[in-house]
Amino acid sequence: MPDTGTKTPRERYRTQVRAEIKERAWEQVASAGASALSLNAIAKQVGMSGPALYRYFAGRDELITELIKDAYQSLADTLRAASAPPAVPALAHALRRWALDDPHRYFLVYGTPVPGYHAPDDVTVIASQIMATLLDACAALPPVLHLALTLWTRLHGILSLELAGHFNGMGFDPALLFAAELDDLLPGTGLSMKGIAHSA
Amino acid sequence: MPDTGTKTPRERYRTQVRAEIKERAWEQVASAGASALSLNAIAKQVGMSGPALYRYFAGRDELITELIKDAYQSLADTLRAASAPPAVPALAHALRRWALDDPHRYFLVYGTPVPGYHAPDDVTVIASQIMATLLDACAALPPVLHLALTLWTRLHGILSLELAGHFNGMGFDPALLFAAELDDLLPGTGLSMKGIAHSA
DNA sequence: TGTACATCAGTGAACGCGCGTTCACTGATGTAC
DNA sequence: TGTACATCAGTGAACGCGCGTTCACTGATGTAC
Repeated sequence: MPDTGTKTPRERYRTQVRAEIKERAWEQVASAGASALSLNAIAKQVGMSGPALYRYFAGRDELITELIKDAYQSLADTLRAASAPPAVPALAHALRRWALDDPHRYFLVYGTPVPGYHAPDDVTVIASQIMATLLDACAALPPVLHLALTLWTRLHGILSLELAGHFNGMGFDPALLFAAELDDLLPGTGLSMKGIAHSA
Repeated sequence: MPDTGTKTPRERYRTQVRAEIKERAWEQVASAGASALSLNAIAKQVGMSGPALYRYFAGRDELITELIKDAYQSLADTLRAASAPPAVPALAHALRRWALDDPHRYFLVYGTPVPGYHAPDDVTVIASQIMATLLDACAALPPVLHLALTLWTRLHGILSLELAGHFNGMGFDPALLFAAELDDLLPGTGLSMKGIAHSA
């Protein structure tokens, strides 16, 4: 009967290995996308052989689900932290920073949906948390819902095209486009410049 | 020495089979995405066995490249046709219609980039044709480049989120959001309503 | 403290699968005389 | 018109690959007395 609060050495080891597996999984996602994620390859990197992973994850699907959930949660936390107190420009630049930090992680959340994959309920819950943060940030400016939605779609439009490389060779700085959209949404507040300074 | 203009029966047959292969390939892309495209499965659907496909395509990569090129070309043609004479709302609604008609085709062009895949030059050429059409449509309204870019990113933002199902269960019509963005970009022209009527 | 047992992380072999691709070959279609 | 040859679409077997996953097993770590 172990102390529920204290962790046994085995439990600590377990969570540590689990974390390392996920870390290697992220590296694979970052370099080749989620669909190329291979259990055997991960196992090799972690230094153990294939079947051992099944001590830590029920299978490939559970691992991917875990990554997606982590990505959502990370985004939700990042936005909430950046937007406390609620502030649209800070939120927007936190979003951009988060996207640029790891493009594949962004695509895991907002990219082309994986065929045949259905998000579990947890993810839906977190997704609405993100939306709630968005709404909070826009709360000062009516009509709230429409503004929040517009903010979301406009920023995503730029980010997804930027991350996918569709602006390459077009001779302009995507950051300026991003800033211009923010300015357009919040005319005259001057807040967007503050946001840019933040991200520099 | 065959007439260069007239096609021999064999040539006609060849192009016909090639077309059918591509058709089946599109069905696969539409149902499971590009990364799930399988030569053997296509061959089975066409009614011949795997290796036979190599009479028509050098390999899987060439087939995918062909599909991507076709998608780009189809979009370029659609936009050019819709925007003659140049008109932003018509172009926008043609884009939306084209996207909704076949979401996976849209994702093939603007979705998460396929890891390790590099677009051939042809595609880059067509991509700039699309951009040119966009610029034409915006030509009447300075500053042209910025408006065209903004149009592009805003519409893509809505479309990609809509197609990926991120608006599901949020209780509003994406078409209205789309129309609102158009209205915002072209204030007071009243043209966007015309565009909506077009797409209805 | 030491001994007996239970737990569980990790291994290695194996299964079945579908993939892209090659190769030697058959058989039908087209061409030349 | 018929005969001899060339072209080429399509087949079936095979190769090698890596995948996810299962299974019986070893060996170390932890627990109970």
